[in-house]
Amino acid sequence: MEKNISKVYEPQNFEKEIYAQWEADKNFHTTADRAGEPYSIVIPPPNVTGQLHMGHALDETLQDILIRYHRMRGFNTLWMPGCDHAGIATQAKVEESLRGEGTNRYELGREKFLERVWQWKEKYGSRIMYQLRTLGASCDWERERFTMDEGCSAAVRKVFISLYNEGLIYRGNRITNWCPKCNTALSDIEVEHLTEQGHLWHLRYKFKDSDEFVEVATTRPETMLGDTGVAVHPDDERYKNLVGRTLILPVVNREIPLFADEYVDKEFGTGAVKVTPAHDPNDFEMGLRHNLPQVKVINNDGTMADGLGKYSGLDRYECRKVLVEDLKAAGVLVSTENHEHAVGHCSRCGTTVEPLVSEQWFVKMESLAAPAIDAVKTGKLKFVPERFTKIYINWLENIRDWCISRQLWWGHRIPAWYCDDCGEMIVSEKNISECPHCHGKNLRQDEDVLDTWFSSALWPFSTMGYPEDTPELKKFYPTSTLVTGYDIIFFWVSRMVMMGLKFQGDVPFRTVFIHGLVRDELGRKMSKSLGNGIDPVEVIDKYGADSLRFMLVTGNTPGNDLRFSWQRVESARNFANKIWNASRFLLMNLENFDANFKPSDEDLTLADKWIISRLNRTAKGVTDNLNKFELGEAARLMYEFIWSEFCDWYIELTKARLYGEDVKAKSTALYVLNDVLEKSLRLLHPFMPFLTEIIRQKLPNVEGSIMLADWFNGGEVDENSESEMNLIIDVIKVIRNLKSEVGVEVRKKSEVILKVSNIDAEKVLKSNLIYVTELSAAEPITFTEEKPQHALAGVVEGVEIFLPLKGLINIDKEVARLTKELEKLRKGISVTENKLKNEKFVAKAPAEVVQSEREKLASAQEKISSVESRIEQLKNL
RNA sequence: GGGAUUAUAGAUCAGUUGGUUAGAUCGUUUCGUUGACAUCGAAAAGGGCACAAGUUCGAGUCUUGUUAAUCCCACCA
Repeated sequence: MEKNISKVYEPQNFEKEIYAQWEADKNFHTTADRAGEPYSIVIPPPNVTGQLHMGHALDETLQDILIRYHRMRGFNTLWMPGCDHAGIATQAKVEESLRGEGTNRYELGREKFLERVWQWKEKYGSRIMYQLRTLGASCDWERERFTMDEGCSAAVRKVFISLYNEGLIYRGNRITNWCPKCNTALSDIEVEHLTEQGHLWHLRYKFKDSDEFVEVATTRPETMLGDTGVAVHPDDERYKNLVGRTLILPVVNREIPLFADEYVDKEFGTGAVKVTPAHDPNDFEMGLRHNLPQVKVINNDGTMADGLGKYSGLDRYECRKVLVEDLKAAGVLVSTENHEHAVGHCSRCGTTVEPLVSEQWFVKMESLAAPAIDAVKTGKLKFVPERFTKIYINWLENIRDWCISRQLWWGHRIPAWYCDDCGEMIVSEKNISECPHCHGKNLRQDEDVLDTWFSSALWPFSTMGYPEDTPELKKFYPTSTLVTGYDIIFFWVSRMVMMGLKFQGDVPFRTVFIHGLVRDELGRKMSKSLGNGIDPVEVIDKYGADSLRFMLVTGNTPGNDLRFSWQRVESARNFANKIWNASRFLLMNLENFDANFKPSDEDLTLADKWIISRLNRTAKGVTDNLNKFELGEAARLMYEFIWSEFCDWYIELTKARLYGEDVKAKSTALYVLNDVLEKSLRLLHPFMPFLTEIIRQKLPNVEGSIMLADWFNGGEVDENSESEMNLIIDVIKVIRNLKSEVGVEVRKKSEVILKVSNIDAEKVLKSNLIYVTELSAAEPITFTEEKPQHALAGVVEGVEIFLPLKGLINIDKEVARLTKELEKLRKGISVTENKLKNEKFVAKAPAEVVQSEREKLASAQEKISSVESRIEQLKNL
């Protein structure tokens, strides 16, 4: 490989190549056979519906950071990749494409249709996996799984059968949420409740045997066709005497009872509720309690049922319009008022959900939820950030049975058969062709498939070989961390926990690391309908995967949403470019470097010791933050260290040695430059894998991929060198500052006079004067006991700095400038002064805090008096 | 109806366990291009952390309340 690198950072030129290198050696990704403590993550399987979106990019980046970090630390890492078959979503996509061809799934038939979906899956599944590689995801590609592959399907069957045999799965004719457009049942959490402006229609239902009537209020007048009763509260005085009498349902002229039920709210509407057991969940319950018939008046496709005269066949909303007119004309409708209420919509297509009675399969949740609650309460499972614990527990504590059957074709078919000969239902793990009861051959398998989330719930162990007892399960279950968005805590996280506990006897993961949504630049959710989605692949093409990753991880805290920003992508790219060029600088200077050279401690200069100490401190901070899942903070520390310390200061500080004649000094500088850069690359690798890999491979004495290099935990911090170097840096800054304030170019050589009042400071300065000269063009530098008169003045702790600039000094202006400076200093210490004046503070605050405040005050006071005396001096000129 | 989150420079956001003069990025102003980098360097202006009360020697950080925005949950027709 070439030793030098191009002048411009162009990630497009090497990211693909680097990934190919990694993939060629499978050990880079698959470290599952390594020794060491296991660390595993299962990917939240992206839907095979299409392509990776920005949310995936975030999710995958966070996982890759954790995996790469742990891999470097020597963990036995496993990152399980794969896709989800995504029942409704994928089926809808394929149906859409069929529509484009002028056909539909019914014309094709089930078998042919499924073939089409599998073709789709092959195409898009591999595309998604390709996109993951583009992002740099170091998944274990040999283990890639799919929720409908053989193993996962076997797991689904096994789990279904055991839950069924235990009585936790049952089939029932119950009211469920139905989407007329998707033409399938939905679970409760697939229904989104949106507040809508509607009406409350007041209707009069006449008694059978008198001209009296009861007034009911409804938001859905069309359902009155299916009314089989009217309910009032048992304690409602208005109706007490009327309960038990018979009413005549208008339009249909059906006799229906007026009855009492606790459910009714006396305060709402008229206190009397029309009851439609077939089309309202509450009415359904009341219907069961009072033995009311269920009259289905709305079909599965949202049209009105047969037998309703002119209303039959109308769409439910069309019917509403017509019926309201008719009721008005008949004098049944007495009033209409505006009414705001929550209406359920299909989370997939947005259609208003219709509660319908149908035969569906359910999972009894209560006994499954209890251990899942317990796992969190006892700390077996932790959420990061913690606040999601409450949301999770609250949901589980109020859980309702889970409707798992879907009237779709794409998915795991329910393993139940109906015998047309004897009428028995057989639930079986293996496919059957003969009825075990009557030996009849007329068996029909249940047409329905399972909710997608049923198989997703098993993902952490189905991907590891369940129902077989595999080494993977032993080693990697429970997985270490689950990384996912807060939007699927109910859909996925909680169900995995329940199933994991049930079928593996342990939680599926120790920690759930929750992140937020990626929003667009205006803070809106990225969505297809808004067309504001940004394709991560586009960002990668333009700026490189490292930049995208860095942008996604910085400025973001666990659990919070984050805004996509091109500016921040650019700033990440600039950072990458900075590293690139710093490396290029080193490589250029490294040409005649003796790779075997190793400096002794005495060879190290103050700058060397300083940067090594800063690196050690940074490494510790990065490691701590990664362990706490504060990935953004860890990335920020690297950004600051590399840019503001290594590049801005250290590289500049080495230049005198690099361009000088002293070979040993030069070698020492190169050695430290190289060492610090190499360690920094390792620390940065989880965040920017490509850049760090390609650069590190060009450094001397480096073997193998950075992926498998040891993590750098950081060494000793050298407080002394840090504070000494800080003094130098402060002096340089003051000189630059003074020059800048009078409009003198920083690089223009100027005389500088130092008056040092502190003997240690003097020592430090005198032995490191070269740095000041180099970085502030201060030449010559002289030391003095007397303050020079015609000079700008500045001060740092223990040192007064004078910049004699003939002709450029305007005494009045300088006095004004210093006065301003003085005010600033005074303002700065007033807080400290007050603190120390406060007896309680001195008495109660920790001694070290008091001590540091005292030191702060002393040093500030020293600065103040030096500025004061300078002002006096100038005034007396 | 219940719950959560957010409110910090012109914009977008960090600020972990309460303790130096509250930070970054972008933008703005001034200066600077012959040797790592204009995808750059030097310098500067700009906020006192939504509001109020409280706890504390000390609060952006903890407590309570208020306001605003966003989101989740919820079977009042």
